[in-house]
Amino acid sequence: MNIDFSLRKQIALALNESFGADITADSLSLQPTRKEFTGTYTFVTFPFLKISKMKPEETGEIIGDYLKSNSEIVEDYNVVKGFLNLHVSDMAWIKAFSSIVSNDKNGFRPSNGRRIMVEYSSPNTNKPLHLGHLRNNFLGYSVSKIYEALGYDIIKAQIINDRGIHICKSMVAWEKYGNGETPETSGMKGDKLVGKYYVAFEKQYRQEVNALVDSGLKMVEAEKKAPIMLEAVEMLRKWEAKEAETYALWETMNNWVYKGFEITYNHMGVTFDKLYYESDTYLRGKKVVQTGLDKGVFYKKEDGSVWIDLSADGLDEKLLLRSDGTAVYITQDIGTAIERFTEYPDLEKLVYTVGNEQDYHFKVLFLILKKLEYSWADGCHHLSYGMVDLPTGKMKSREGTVVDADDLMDEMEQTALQHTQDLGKIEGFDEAQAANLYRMVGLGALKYFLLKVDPRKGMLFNPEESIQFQGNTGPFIQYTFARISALLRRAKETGIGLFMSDETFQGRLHEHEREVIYLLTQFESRINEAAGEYSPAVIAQYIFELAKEYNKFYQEVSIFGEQDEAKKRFRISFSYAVARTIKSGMGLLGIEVPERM
RNA sequence: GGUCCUGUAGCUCAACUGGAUAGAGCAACAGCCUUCUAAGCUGUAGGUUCCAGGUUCGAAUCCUGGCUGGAUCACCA
Repeated sequence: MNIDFSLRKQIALALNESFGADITADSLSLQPTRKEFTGTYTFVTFPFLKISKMKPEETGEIIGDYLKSNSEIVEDYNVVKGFLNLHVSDMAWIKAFSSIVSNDKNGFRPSNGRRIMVEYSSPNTNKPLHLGHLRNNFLGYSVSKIYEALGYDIIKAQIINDRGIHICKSMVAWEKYGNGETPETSGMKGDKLVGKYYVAFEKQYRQEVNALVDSGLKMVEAEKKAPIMLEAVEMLRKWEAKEAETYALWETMNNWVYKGFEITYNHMGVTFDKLYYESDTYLRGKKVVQTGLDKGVFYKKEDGSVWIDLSADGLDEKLLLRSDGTAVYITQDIGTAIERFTEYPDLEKLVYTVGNEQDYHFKVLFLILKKLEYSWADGCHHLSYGMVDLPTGKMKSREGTVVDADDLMDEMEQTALQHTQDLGKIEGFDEAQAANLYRMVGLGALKYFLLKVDPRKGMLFNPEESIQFQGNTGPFIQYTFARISALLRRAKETGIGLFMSDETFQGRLHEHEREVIYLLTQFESRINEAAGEYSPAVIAQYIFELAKEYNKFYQEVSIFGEQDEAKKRFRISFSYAVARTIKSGMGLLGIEVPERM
């Protein structure tokens, strides 16, 4: 039974019968009653005064009376001005609870056969993953899980920027200074090794640029003329010409990076269903340019370059094809979007998880697709997220202020280890179990920290103090789960059975029990909301509320000390439902929960 | 300069999409472990929701104009 919906239906009936209105349940909304008033749900009557032609108080009374005498759900009500506060009966709560606890898939919908592609990560192959990638990956992965919960079939995709000047820089530096170093000979992770040469390139490049500037060249000139840069550009030219030696080196170094990335992704707990490589796609999209010209959407300048004028839409003119006939980034993106919808004709949405620095780019991209009259253009969505900054400002690879993903995850686990040992909580754990716990807790803290904030907002990461283990944190929620797990183990040992859906017991529900059941009934709609906003933060917030409310119950109400057997069984089942919801909710964030901690 | 995003307690964030006296966590202070895991719970203190107008029964939320911080506007990716 869905309390929320039943109530809205009955309120609609009340409005229609009492005031001759013509209102559907879907058009009504209920909100939780504020703490300082009694009740669970509040119906705001202000908007309906025109229909009732009465004062707010009278309108509330009439609806309240109607509900009290016609609804099994409403036990009582009170009216404060235009607010009708409804008190739900314990019986209704227990009924709602029973239907939740008996459904192990509560909150999740069965497959709907519809398909969505979520793209995330999109790394460059010239350096290791960093904190920004963590936010990106956790967001993309979580949004995938959230849509999966709604029944969608998800393709998790990664586009790997494996070609271009950046990787050529690493290649040049490796050739010059590498002495044949490999991940095997150096013992370094492949991505770290390639990153090392990227840094080496930049260092040498800066020196050369400075020297040229000192000798009188302008900065812009110097940046183009530095000898090592000329080598990188030449390397790129050779690569595009598929010159064998260069191509082989490129493949070798990229493969080192992929092996490194694989380790990092495994550690992060993210996976992909589909890999796209820029080296396969970078020439795509040129064909579309002709289509656009034919349709009159694009136009050609005298020098042969192709543009689109978006000034009527408040944007600028955008280049699509250089005068030498080569494609630019957006052309490539148009091409790959078309390709993906061709490959998966039933694709309903294509979600790009990319930082907000590319807001403009995606706005232009989607607008162009629309102007080209692709019916699926409206299904494209930019999941834009704010940058993660450090107390010292922006992360800059050149200045070495980048927080490395591997290092950060390791540090988090170290901190988890420290906390656990300080608290003396791992009696009876063997080494592997302990290590697994540190991993869960450390990563849980990190993921929760990055996901609990509205994606759109930029965030500050202070390595010293940002990640806590108390309060609104991953470990707090994991701890709540572990506590409940302990209860359930004990219940099993002592042979306490589960509460049956047709059971009742003497006495009233505890207020925290009502509050928690209320939250349990909200799970599905919160998943919906999270999906609609592409915001795992909605889920994070929800689980936190649930865990917090349950902890209040746990603190105040005894379970095994309860004399009434039916009530004891209820509380065990109740705790089970909370644990299950925590587990599946955290699963939507990509966070695991331990049975003991 | 144009466009977009952002601004809420000392700090990090909420506020169910326009609803009641704006809520949590951290930090501070005061309490609660012979009883189910104290990574917990309770309480105190902390606010001109950046500013000024407007819209209406009602605004942190919507509109206008400023201000702060950020992003972006390349024949870069």
